[in-house]
Amino acid sequence: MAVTVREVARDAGVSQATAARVLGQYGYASMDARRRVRESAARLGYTPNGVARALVSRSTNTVGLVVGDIDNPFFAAVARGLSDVLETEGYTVLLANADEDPVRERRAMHALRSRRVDGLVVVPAPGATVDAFRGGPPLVQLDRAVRGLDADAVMVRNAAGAAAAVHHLVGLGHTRIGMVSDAPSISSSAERLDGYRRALREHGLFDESLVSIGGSSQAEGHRAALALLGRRDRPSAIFTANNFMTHGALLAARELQLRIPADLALVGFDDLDWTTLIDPPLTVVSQPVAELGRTAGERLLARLGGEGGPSRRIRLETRLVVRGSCGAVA
Amino acid sequence: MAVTVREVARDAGVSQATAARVLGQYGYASMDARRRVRESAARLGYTPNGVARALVSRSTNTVGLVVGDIDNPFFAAVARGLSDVLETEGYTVLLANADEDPVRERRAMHALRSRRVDGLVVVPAPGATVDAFRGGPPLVQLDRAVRGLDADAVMVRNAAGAAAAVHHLVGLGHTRIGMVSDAPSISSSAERLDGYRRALREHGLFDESLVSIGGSSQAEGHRAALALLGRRDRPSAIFTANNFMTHGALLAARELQLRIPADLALVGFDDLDWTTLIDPPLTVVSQPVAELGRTAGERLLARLGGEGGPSRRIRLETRLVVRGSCGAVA
DNA sequence: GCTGAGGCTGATAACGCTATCATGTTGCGT
DNA sequence: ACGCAACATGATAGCGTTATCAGCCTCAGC
Repeated sequence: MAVTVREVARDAGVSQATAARVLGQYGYASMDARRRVRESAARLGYTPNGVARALVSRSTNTVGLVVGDIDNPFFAAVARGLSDVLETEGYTVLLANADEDPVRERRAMHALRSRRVDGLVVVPAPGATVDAFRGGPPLVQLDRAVRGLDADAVMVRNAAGAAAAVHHLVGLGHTRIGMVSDAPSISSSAERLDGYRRALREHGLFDESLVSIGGSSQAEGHRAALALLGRRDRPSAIFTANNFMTHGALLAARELQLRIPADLALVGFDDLDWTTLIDPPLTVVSQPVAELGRTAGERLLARLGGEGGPSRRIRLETRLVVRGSCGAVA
Repeated sequence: MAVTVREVARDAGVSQATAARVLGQYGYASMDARRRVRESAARLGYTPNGVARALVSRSTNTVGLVVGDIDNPFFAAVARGLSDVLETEGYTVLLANADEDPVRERRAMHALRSRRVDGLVVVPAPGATVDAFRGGPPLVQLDRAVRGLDADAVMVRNAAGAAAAVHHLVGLGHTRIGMVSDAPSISSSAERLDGYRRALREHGLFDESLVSIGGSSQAEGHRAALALLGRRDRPSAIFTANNFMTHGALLAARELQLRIPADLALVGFDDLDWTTLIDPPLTVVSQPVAELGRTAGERLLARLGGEGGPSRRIRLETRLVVRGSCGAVA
């Protein structure tokens, strides 16, 4: 593992410079030298030291990914899409969990930057501020955008997706539609909340008291859903803003013995493996998770390739997938 | 971002060596020099270049993780446990997906090794051979062990877990118990298969024709389950060997309109978020996924800390969680 | 006043690579 | 025979750290 160009050179009977030229494919080298160096390299099991190479080439071929928690299926899918795109270009992903905490996020950013990643893809933590991301390698924001941060961002049409969910429920005759939201300090949550509010206002059905705010965990979703559904005047339908909220709401509904969709219609945001496995299957606003990651990867590759110009915001489409939980289907 | 010790030194009016001593906390430096260097470093926003540091210190404070697919909740949980342990010690995780393919796994190993990770945690792909892992930094195998590879391994008691599932089903009166297994070229799958076989033999109930082998995907699990459950003489109960097989079997049962547990009792291996969300909730052999990752991290840290001695195999306990799908509970 | 021990500093050598430059060495045309 | 390309090769200068070493200054001790 510790075999260097110098050792290969000595073994092949040439100078370090010649061996380097052969292995690095540049400059001149006689056929004979080429053969001997290649042979020695193979026999000794030479593997170029990426660290040394990175030092001189000023590029580590590594990109950092900062997510809340890789154990969250949404982030896992995003990570997968991202690394698929990057790996084909020779990049490797350095992973960091920020636990939706700005402090841990800063630490993560520091760790990645000091390792001199060539680029960064970040799902900003709630409450993150611009200065945590300024000055560094090219950065792409994913799923959320930090206020005032001039960097590419890849997101879905959150407001439109939420509105689609609301319109669908209204179309089914619901007039009291609640929402279980994640913290509005997360831009995607704020947008979904906004889309929900606006859509209800269009129908003249908005009632702020039907909004329950949770945090980024299943337990929080559960708590927020219980608060909303435990009331006597509970809504007849709810829109849950992400998979934690959806999961929590399902647990709450079960505890309160609310039948879905008879007692409570439900539309969630973000599709998951198990949404077709439960009864009734969930109606959801599906977002292209893997593509979100892939697109972020492509955006980053473009910047790494030297693309200049103003920062871009890319919005991917969501899709309303109607199943049983909204009451539209038997 | 490109500020170096040299620049800090110039700014502070001292030599590079002195600035390095101050920032690196070694050797002598006058109070005055200390103050000036620290001040300059802060003002210029100096961040030590980890690449250069790694080159001389021969340690990147980075460990590689090779999994089949980070999008698989099992691997995601493992990754989370691992990075939790490693991050507190200042390590960062380089992630690589091998897609359960030995060729891609080799590529991943190469990418990680050339980046000079200090250690590796690997979930070996089916069909992986020793030579893919020999010679390199300390390595810990996770979930599976490669035949003939002398390296630490952290796994669960697969055979015992499978046997527990079987005994439970036998105890409920089942005499025809099938199994939907993943490829036996995966050691953990082979062990589960083995535990299943042995347990049934103990009861004199073993019938090889009730074993259906799939591959590492939900589609494969589905196919294998259909093959087994589509037969006229289908088993009255099945044991599914991992979450893909479980998911596939549930889909197959639904297609064949088999009620669970009335027509088909089911016990799966590995617990998941949604196992309590479906109806009936799933009875599973639960494995401590996050702890698997944490334990691997601790093992690796021990080796990185210089621990010698023969390679260790660590087996974590599984736990049979009885819910509704086996028919034991209403 | 001279010596030696600290305190403090700058110069300098790695780490393993990329890439250029100067120095040869051929072979060909004239 | 001479010159000039093109081919080959070794020496060498970084990249930004860590870490040692020699040298200088200051001051206590005799």
